Formats: sequence, structure tokens, C-alpha cells
Amino acid sequence: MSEIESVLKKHQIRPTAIRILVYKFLRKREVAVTLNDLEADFDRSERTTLYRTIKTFEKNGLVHQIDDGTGVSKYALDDKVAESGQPQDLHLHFHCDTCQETVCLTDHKIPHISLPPGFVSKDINLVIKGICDKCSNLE
Amino acid sequence: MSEIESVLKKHQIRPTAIRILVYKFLRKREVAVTLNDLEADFDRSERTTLYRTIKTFEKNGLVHQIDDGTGVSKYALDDKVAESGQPQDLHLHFHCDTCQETVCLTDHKIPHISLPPGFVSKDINLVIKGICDKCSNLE
DNA sequence: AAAAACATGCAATTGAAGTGCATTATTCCA
DNA sequence: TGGAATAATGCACTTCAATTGCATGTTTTT
Ligand SMILES: [Mn+2]
Ligand SMILES: [Mn+2]
Ligand SMILES: [Zn+2]
Ligand SMILES: [Zn+2]
Repeated sequence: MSEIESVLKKHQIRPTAIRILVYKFLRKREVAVTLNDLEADFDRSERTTLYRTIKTFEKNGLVHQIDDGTGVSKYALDDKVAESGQPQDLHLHFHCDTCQETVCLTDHKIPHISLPPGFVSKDINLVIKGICDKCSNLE
Repeated sequence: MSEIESVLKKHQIRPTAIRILVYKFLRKREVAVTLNDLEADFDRSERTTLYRTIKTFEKNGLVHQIDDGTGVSKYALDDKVAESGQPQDLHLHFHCDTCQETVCLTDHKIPHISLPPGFVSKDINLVIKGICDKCSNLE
């Protein structure tokens, strides 16, 4: 059994052909991925299947969904934890206005934010928009 | 000329009947508003007109659009600056999982966040989800 | 008053997300 | 091993917010 298959199994995901391919695709790309990105790369497969694949991955803690404000959902591997099974830490996301890519800055934890009395924080979404390292080097 | 009319004119917005009503509605509500909220309150008017009204307000700096992750856009008055004409400061938004309302926390500036080398920040969206003050008081 | 500019109403389109259901593949177990 | 049970896939269809095209109505300008 391949390493990928065992990662999927560790997350209670049956390693079908498409799932293995989607997982490989997510690994290969270092940026967050849309359903359209997947569809473009998998002529052979059906949009709905890819959709349900990624949702299965999400439900089982293998990827997390990213809302970067562009209106389309993106997904990225919880790579640091793909093996361990721990849930991915909260981190910030960066969306580049130039190349339109969104990346996880997993090493940048979200600072503590004080709220007015009575407000209880359960979850935080922090997205920074600007120019990414690749694009700023080209200026 | 009413005070409202002069606020609209200060933002180069012609004070039509609907625009005045929409502006009043935004003032009355202390939370961010969706297009559906507007439509529900304005039986007499057309969705498209309300949409274009709010977009005009936004373009002219009278309201700002809020993406709280629910999938539907919300809008709130740049009230602090409605008179001054200054652009609204960056601030965080709070979305209550209980009452589903979203509020601007205009007094809570977004802390400085350090980025890896090469990344340039132009804009920040920070949304905190949890329980708002009204809902936490009811527990 | 006529022309130009702008606002409004209604119909239609777009695009992402999600669901229903039939078909195919895999697993489970007698 | 041979099904029955369970899960995955494919295709059609729906939903919903956002947005646009165009005709009509209104206001402003000259
Ligand atoms: Mn991430
Ligand atoms: Mn706000
Ligand atoms: Zn970039
Ligand atoms: Zn609440």
C-alpha cells in the first residue's frame, strides 16, 4: 500500500482512484485550490465527484476550506497534520491581488484580539490581501 | 433641505426618494444589512434598484461592503465619516452564530501583523465568529 | 421646451454551490 | 465464492446571490 493510501485511510477515507489523484494534486500545488482548478486538471472526472471528494476530505480533516473573499471557496491540505491526525491550527491566509493565488501562512498564528464585554470568540477568519512574495520580486 | 439630503449630496449622490429611505433604513439598523433585508422592508421597491442604490452608496464611500463568510454580502454605513467625507478606517467585524447578525466593531482596530519577506499587505479582512453581547446575556 | 443625463423596473443571465437519483464499484459476510 | 449491503461516481437538475441589458420614467441642464 502506498504512503498516500495510508494517509487517506488514517483519515477514514477510502482510497479510490480519483481521491488519490485529488490528493496528489493538492500536494503538488503549494497554493489553495478551487473546484475549477481541480476540474481543469481532471478532464476525465466529473465536477460533482470532485466536489464531493473535496468535501469528504474536509469533513475528515484532511483539508480546510478557505474563504478569501473572492467569492469562490478554496481548499488546502492540512499538510502539517496529514499524518498526525491533529486538527490544523488556526492561521492566516494571504490573497495576492496580482496572481490571484491564495496561500496559507501556517506559521503565522492569529494574534489575540480583545473584544467588547459580552462578545465571545469561537472562530476567526483573517485574510490579508496584497502582493505575494513571487509577484513582488518581479516589480 | 433635510440633513439626510445634505449627507447624500456631500457624497455626490442625488437624493431620490428610494435613496433617502435606504439611507434611513441603514441608520435605523445598528447591524450590517443584506440586500434581502432591504427587500423585505421595501415592498414597494425593486430588488435591482435597491442593489444599485447600495452599490452607489458603496462607490461613493457612504457604506462599506462586509464579507462575513456567510456567503451573502452585507453593508453598513460608514457612519463615523458620513459627514466628514473621510474614508472609513479598517476595523474588524463580528458575526454571531446565534442571531446571525454581523456588526462593525469600529473601535477595534486590526493589530499589526507581520508577514514573511516579500509579502506586501494592502488590505485586511478580519471576521470573528462567536456569540454577540446580546445573545451571551441570554444564556 | 428639448436634449442630455440619470434613476428605476422588469426580464434575463451568470456562476458557484448543492441535491436527487440511477448506475457502478467495493466491501462484507453467509 | 456469491450475493447483499454499502459506498462512490456520473449526470441532470435546482437554488440562490449577484449582476447585466434594455425599455421606460424622472431630473437636470441648456
Ligand atoms: Mn490555510
Ligand atoms: Mn464595518
Ligand atoms: Zn502573487
Ligand atoms: Zn447574537
